[in-house]
Amino acid sequence: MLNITRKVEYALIALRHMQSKSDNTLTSANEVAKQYGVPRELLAKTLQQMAHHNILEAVQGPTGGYKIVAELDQISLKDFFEKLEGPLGMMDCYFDSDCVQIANCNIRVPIQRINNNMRDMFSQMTLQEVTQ
Amino acid sequence: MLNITRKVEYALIALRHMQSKSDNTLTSANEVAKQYGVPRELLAKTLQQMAHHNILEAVQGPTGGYKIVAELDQISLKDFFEKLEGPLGMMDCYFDSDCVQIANCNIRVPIQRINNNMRDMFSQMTLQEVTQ
DNA sequence: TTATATACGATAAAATTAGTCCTATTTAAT
DNA sequence: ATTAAATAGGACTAATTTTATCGTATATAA
Ligand code: FES
Ligand code: FES
Repeated sequence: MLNITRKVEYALIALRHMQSKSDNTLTSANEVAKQYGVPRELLAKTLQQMAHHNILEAVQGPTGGYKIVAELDQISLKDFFEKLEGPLGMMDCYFDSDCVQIANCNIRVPIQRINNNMRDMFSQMTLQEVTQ
Repeated sequence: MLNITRKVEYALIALRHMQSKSDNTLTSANEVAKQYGVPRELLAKTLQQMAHHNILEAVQGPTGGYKIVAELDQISLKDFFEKLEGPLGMMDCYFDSDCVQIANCNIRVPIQRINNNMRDMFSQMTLQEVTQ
């Protein structure tokens, strides 16, 4: 319960790996996949997603790869999670709200309270703290 | 991401419902299932589980049901979640530790840090705060 | 021209979660 | 005694979500 997804896990592995290298060197999906025993395709998609969100920059062609371009201490863990996995919450009733139970539901407000606590917590942690 | 399970959701609905009633009245699974449009069987199992953990007391036979016997302000949300769903963590590597990647994994420590923050947060919230 | 990389949509497989079914037992009410 | 309504709990099925793979296109260095 309350697990992070593989996608986030692979993203963190890759970021951490990149941070341990010099700033201008590129890291390919292959390199990370091989070194950490992670599925290449899925990792690649995740890297692409991070590039799309301007956390990484992608360079195509052979000798290509990715490098970190964002200031990781400016990105909250909450934002990071949401970039990769969408809205962060313990229940979905508050985002799409097509929940049919919403009329006679007695826990919407209390759960929202937990939610806010959790979002606050992840808002206060930065990506840098995790990958450094 | 980081969603709670239906089981926990149903448990909270039931607890909240019970708290709105006088202390000695019993609440049956049927009553809650009907009122909140929740699957009876699954709810029943959840109530049984809470009874097993001495949060509720069960009374058998017709006119039977459940009532709250624990001090809800003495039960942390962390304990509650773990009673219902088992160990609370963003990755399982830290509990069973049969993870084959553990040798060349570069995010075990950082994730554990996030984990601790999350566990701390849920340790500080009580069930009472949520169901009151 | 070739090889190796990113890009990305589509699909398949696996795992988890959610829900149902069935039978047994308890016990109040008739 | 019998019935009906409740808990108890194992086994199973269905649904959903997550995870992984496949296939094809494009970019580009060698
Ligand atoms: S279950 Fe959707 S609002 Fe409570
Ligand atoms: S993936 Fe299991 S220890 Fe990192």
